[in-house]
Order: sequence, then structure tokens, then C-alpha cells
Amino acid sequence: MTGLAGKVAAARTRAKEAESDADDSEVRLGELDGFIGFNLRLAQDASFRAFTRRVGETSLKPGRFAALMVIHNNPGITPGALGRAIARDKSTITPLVQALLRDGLVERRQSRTDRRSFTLRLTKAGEALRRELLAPAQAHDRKLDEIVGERKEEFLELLRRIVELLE
Amino acid sequence: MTGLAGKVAAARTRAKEAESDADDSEVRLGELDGFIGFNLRLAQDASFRAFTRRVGETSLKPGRFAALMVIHNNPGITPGALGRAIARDKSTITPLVQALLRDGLVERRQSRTDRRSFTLRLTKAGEALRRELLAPAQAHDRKLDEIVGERKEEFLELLRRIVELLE
DNA sequence: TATTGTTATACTCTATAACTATA
DNA sequence: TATAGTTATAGAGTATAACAATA
Repeated sequence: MTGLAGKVAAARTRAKEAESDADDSEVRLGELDGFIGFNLRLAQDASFRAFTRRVGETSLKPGRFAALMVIHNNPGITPGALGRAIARDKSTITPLVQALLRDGLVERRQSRTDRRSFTLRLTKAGEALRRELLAPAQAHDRKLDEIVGERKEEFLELLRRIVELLE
Repeated sequence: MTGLAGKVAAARTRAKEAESDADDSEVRLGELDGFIGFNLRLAQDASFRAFTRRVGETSLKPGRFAALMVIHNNPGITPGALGRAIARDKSTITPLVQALLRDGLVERRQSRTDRRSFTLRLTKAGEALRRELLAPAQAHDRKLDEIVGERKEEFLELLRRIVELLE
């Protein structure tokens, strides 16, 4: 997994005709190269790896960090609402929440308004870890900001439009 | 999983102060909302789901479709070069290639130049499936093109810069 | 009847390490 | 020594379906 992103870029820029068997330095992506979806996946993959590298392999993955952030900002949120906020199905939010409970980062209480449900809050340890990870997470995103430059707001707007309109 | 993207958008736009327990319609994303990385993930997730919906749940996922496209455009490519082209580790490209072999979409031959390696080609069935999926895949990306509008080239350039510079 | 969360199941993806056969 | 690909393993994410308790 060393330098995947760089090699992808190299493969793209060095793409050219290949008459016999293709080797490493002359991979043609074809239609894929102009597909927004494909490039979105490469960029998301690169961002995910860079986040993990910066925050530390041993610590939280982006998905769990996002959950911590949302619970912090919405004390008392239910698992369902949390899942909708970070685009996770209820079948994936249950194990995620259980992992956070297991690690002592989150606590749950019976919901007063809906006895089928319950509410989530960060524990002291959860707050501490969130605070600890916020700095490297922000550093990671500042790096993305640098790359995108002054077009950041337009870029974010397009990403949000994709989410809203691709329903 | 019905309407996840729409609910995320609604959660964002309706975000406001919440004094007591947060409910569904007033989730605050906090710093996350301005993070490029987080929005990249939501957009990629929405695109992935839309692709799968359009191409057909029963058929190929975006990752395998991308592999088919790259092998088509680079007959004789090795698994390693394929993995680098679509940003997949060698530990994930092996099972992917084996699934394609198992499904009769790809064939492999001994490499003439490197006896540790081998070369990949689409079978007739692989070519047929690729041809069949190309239309819905292009329709999917045209939908993305519509959403992004005339800023497509700039958008693609930013996605590629992220891949290149986030190493 | 519909919804909240749980459980079970299956497949995919990610990541590491150990292995083989070559180079 | 390093590289190509395989195998094994473990942890996540994705998806569906069936279920209990409650709305």
C-alpha cells in the first residue's frame, strides 16, 4: 500500500498506446479516466488513507471519528439519527455504536420519549479522545484545503449537490 | 437505506440549535460540515449507491466494473498493474481477479517476460458484460455531469490533484 | 401497521504477515 | 535482496431479512 495514489497518478499521466502486453508504466484507463464517479472514489480513498496515517493507525478510523463528532455536537442523539447524519444504515450503525460503548467512549440511556430507543452521549474518555483527534483531523483537512485552494466553497458545494441530487 | 442521501442533506440544511436531546430533524454536524474529507465520503457513497442502483444490484459493483474496463483497455495487464491503476492493494486484487476468473469474465496466461507473473484478458463473456454495463455506467456519469455542470473539468482536476498530492 | 434497534448471515474491502517462486 | 502473486487472518463496511418491543 506504499504510494498507491502516486502510482495511480503516474499511470494516468503516462498513459499511452500499448500494442503488446501492457506494463506498469502505460496503463490506459479509457472511459474511466473521465468518469466523475471513478475519480471521486480515488480521491476519497486517498483522503481516507491520509487521515488514517495522520491520526494514527492505532486510533479511530474516519467513520468512528465522525460518529464521535456528531454525538458530541448532538448529545442525546439516537443511533438512528446518528446513522442518517453520517450516511450509515441501521445495520452498520448498531455494531459501530456497540464498539464505541465497548471502548468506553459513549454511554447510552433510555429515551424518555420513545421506549424503543435510547440516547447517546460521549463519556469523559470519549470527549478526551475527540479533543485529541480534532487537531490532526483539522490538520488533515487543512492539507485538503491547500490542495483545493480558493475554490474550496465551490468544491464543497458540488460535493453537497451530488449528495442531494443523486438520490 | 431508503433515501439516506436526502436525509443527510435535510439534516444539514435544517441544522440548528438543540437544547435538549437532538432528534432527527436537527442534527448539527459541527466542524464536520466544512471538512472536505467528510463531504468527499458522502458524495462517493451517494455515487456508489446510485451506480449500483442503475447498473443493477445483481450485477457488478463499481470496483469490478472498473477492473473490467481497465483489463479491456490493457489486454495482457498483470494483476499488480491493475491494482495500481484502480488503487487496490495486492491483497485485495488477488480475490478480485479470482472472482472474475471464477465467473468466466477474465482469462489468464503465463507471462512471457516474468515467470512469477501472468497476464489478464477479458473473455468473450467479459467483453459482453463490459459492453452491456457501459451504457448504464455512462448514464450514471452523465447524471453526475449534469449535477456538476460546466465546472466538470475543474472539478475533475481538483479530484485528481487530491489523489496526486495527498500522498 | 410502521418504526427502533438487535441479531444473524454473507460478501466485500482493508491491512498485515508469512510464504513460494522467481528476478 | 527484492518483487509477483498467494494464502491466512482479522477487522470494518454493506446489505438483507427476520425478530421483539413499542409507536
